[in-house]
Amino acid sequence: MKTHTESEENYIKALYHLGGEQPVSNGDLAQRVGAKGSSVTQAVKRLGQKDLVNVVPYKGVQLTPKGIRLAKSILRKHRLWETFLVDKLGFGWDEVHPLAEQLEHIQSEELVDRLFQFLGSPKHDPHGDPIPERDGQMPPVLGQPIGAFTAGAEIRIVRVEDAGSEFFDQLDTMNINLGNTYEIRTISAFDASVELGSPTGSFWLSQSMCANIYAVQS
Amino acid sequence: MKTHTESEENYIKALYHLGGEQPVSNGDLAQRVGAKGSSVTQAVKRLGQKDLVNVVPYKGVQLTPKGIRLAKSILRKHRLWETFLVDKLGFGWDEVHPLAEQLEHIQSEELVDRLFQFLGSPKHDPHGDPIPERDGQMPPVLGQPIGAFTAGAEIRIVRVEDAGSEFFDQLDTMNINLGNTYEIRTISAFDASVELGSPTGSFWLSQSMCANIYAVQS
DNA sequence: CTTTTATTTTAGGCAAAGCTAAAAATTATC
DNA sequence: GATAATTTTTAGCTTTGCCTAAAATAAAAG
Repeated sequence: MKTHTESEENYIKALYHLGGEQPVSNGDLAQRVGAKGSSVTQAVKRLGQKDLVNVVPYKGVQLTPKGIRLAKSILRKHRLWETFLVDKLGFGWDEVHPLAEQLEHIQSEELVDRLFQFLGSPKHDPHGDPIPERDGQMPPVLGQPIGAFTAGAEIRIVRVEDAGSEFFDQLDTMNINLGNTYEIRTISAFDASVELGSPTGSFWLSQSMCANIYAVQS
Repeated sequence: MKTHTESEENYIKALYHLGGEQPVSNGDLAQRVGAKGSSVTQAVKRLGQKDLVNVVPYKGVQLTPKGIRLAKSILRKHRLWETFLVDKLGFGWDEVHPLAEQLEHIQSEELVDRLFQFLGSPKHDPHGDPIPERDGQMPPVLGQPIGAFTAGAEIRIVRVEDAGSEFFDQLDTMNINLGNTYEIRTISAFDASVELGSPTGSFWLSQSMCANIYAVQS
């Protein structure tokens, strides 16, 4: 089992995030990792030599199966650590991302396995995103955007998009958390905002909020 | 709050380990960090520019107050992570060192504080070594070597030296753990080995084992 | 189907961090 | 106190990983 630098792992992660198994352009990758195009050209050349990506000059970069395996293992670590930080240490879900970006580079299969167990073999992280299994399998991506339901439906929040800290702040001030259940009261035909009802009252969610909150019928 | 590279932190840690506040020779430092002398000369020059050490060429390197603060904060993280790994994840005390060496470089005051709380504000790590406080204060270094007691004493194991994996294996096979209590039955005048007694029987410990096991009267 | 614009790659630099081999300084020995 | 042995530093090279500026290629516009 080879070991990789943090920079390499960051490129792999970015590639997986941007394109999954599909090719990604130099520019997009540069933007994502926060480097200049020329640095990216070099970096992906190195990754190519390690058989983690296929590079077609001027065309794009694509993860190899080996690269995809690595990407998933990093994502697994990232999401397990986020779960740890929220569930065990009491961090807010808006605070954990930068910390998990450091922790995801810790190298130890054993540690990951034990952490996974310690956390109760979770399938989803504190945002509701699926945690890749040990073997690379992905648990289902949960829920549909709130706007996709019809008035009268009973729903349970199961996932939120990472739409920036202001979004998370808004969730916090509105006291919206994973697991909360609501009734869909109204869906505005004018601006696609939604009225949610709970035992304690009702409130309106803007279209942009709704687009980043996912739920299932309950 | 500035941020340091892992390499820098490793040098600081090594300096603290070898000399504490006292100066350390280039050679000793090189040995400890596993680099050549020439690399060390460069490295300490960099550290000097950051005001973490004072360098007197050909004479030695010494931590500054700032360097000592950093060293203690790294040690604090190291020992807290070791505690986490043993207490929460069930690692053996012989396995945790290399992992903690990775985890100790994670940068976040908040994380350290929360981890500390989560672990129940421990004063000592799984080996019984003191965990530096937030403000740099050091809890007491516990116990005396087993050979320092007199026959008849009731003792409790409170600390073990990190004397390599074979030592830890031996502790494991003899089922010796922190917190265990014994009676000192005999101290050999011939080879300084010691006979310990417990409710379930008695056994002998070699002089070298004793030298690395620390206890208090109980 | 050229020309302009945008993207990507090359070329050349820089800093961190390691190395080896040679020079300089210190310490030990006679 | 002069010489030998050890330690430390300098000098010069390597790799990773980033940068800027210039050249090359691809895409868009006329």
